[in-house]
Amino acid sequence: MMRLTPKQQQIRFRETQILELARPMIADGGLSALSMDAIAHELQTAKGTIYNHFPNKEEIVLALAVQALDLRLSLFNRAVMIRGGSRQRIAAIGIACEVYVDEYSEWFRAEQIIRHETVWGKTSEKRQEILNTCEIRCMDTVAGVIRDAVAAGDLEMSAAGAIEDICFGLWSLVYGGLVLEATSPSLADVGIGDARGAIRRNCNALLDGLGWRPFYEPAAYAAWVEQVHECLVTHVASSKPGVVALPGRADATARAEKQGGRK
Amino acid sequence: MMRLTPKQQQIRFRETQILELARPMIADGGLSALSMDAIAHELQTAKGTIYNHFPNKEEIVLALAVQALDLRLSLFNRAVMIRGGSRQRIAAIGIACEVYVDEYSEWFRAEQIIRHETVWGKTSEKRQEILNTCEIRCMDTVAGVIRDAVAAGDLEMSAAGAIEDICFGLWSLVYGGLVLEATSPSLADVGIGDARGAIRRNCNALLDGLGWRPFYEPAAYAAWVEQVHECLVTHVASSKPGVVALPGRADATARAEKQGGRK
DNA sequence: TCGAAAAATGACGCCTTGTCAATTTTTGGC
DNA sequence: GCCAAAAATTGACAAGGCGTCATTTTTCGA
Repeated sequence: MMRLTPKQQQIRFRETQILELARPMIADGGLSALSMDAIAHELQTAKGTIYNHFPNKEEIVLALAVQALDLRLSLFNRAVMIRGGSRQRIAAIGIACEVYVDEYSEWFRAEQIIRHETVWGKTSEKRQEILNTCEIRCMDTVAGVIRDAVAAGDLEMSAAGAIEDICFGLWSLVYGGLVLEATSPSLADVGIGDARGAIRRNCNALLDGLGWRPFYEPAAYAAWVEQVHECLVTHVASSKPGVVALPGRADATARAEKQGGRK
Repeated sequence: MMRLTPKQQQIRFRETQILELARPMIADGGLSALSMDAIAHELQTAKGTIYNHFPNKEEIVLALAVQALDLRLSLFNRAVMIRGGSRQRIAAIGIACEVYVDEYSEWFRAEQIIRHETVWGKTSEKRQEILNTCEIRCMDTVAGVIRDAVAAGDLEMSAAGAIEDICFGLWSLVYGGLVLEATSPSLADVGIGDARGAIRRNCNALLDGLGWRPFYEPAAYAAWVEQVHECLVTHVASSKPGVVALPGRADATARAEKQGGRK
């Protein structure tokens, strides 16, 4: 493998900087709050340079969404590694979703925004496929737990529907619940005080309804949530995403030089 | 109530025209595709006149979202009026959601878009409250069916959680599923061919898991879907929303029927 | 060291939204 | 029917954003 020249390192580093600057903009203002001019200004570079990295704003959102799915997948994989029965392992994935939304809320926003024909349609197929691959891998992780449950005899697949059906159901319930929690103007007004608790209880009811044993037991479940939550939050703290190491001091000098050399 | 002068009628009519023009724009391009200039041009008026009706683009989306919830509520109310057991009636609401998304997809988009802090934050409190009221009424319709089920002995409320919990669970599952169906780049790639069917099966599993009797029976359920679907589609065809008659007198009856509480 | 290739630049064209002073239309009292 | 006040309309304008591209600067391999 080729070593990176200083220039290439600089370019790579700038790419992470662009994404880091764009992330909060998108998170609290949507696509329209992502200003290419602002990023260029912040990075003390010309706008054209930013367009050298990403052909348009949408592509930046997609790049962030790919990061998002990577982070989620990492949490999923960690969650299913925790020792426990099949029912506990599927619950762990649900908890991973919660941790994901809480700890990586800015990435979650990017993931939501990329889900729009308008945005999606302006992005490159190349990166689209990367995202799809990530999504499939997330699904596969969930599907693996379901298959294990069937193999262990905790779940029968007769009338319940295909494995993908169950994945989709859990996905819908959790995703829908979290989106509603995050975006519904007045959940409290309609009587939902504890959205997270409601999502968890409903997930368990769904699993019960599918005949996934052992059935829901609040006390044992609460203890498991506690345990998994702690484990995952620790995992998050240790992985520190987005903070990419500086490419060494070469960058500082280059920057200082550039300051003087501007027209 | 005061009679409207011709001028006032003209203004009111223009308001419906603005919304009708805005609806498809928003539906297939999001907020950024809603062009005030285009609307003004299409209506052959000056842009300032449009701003006389709505202080900004976001307010137009909110107005459409209010229409959306009105339409949904109308479908919900129709659905629960169909004679049947509690389990059938709750299923009817689910079917109403499907019909809503299919028949009023443009409104559904507006409803999704208003769910963003950026958009919501720029709208007037007055209209926000109207929307909240509509949302609460929708929830109340669902909650009513649940209460009926408890009263009829089809459902026990012990460990299952509060009525609002169940509402929220169904809402999340259906909303999440429909949003994923509408916006997930490649559901087929992850193995979900029939999203609608998956949503239905999962809803039934959830209800089973809550202990809501009688339990899921595919054949009987399929027949019920057929029946309710037909009834609701007929209802949609007869109510012809969005096509507001010219401010003549013919409109009065339709409007009186549909308007529960505007102003 | 040199010349070709890669990267950076920033002014430019074209688009948007929302404002506001000036103008036209409507209304209501007589 | 008439007129003044109020309401509605108008469209030029300011502010700002995206994406382009001809030109300039930098990098890199031979």
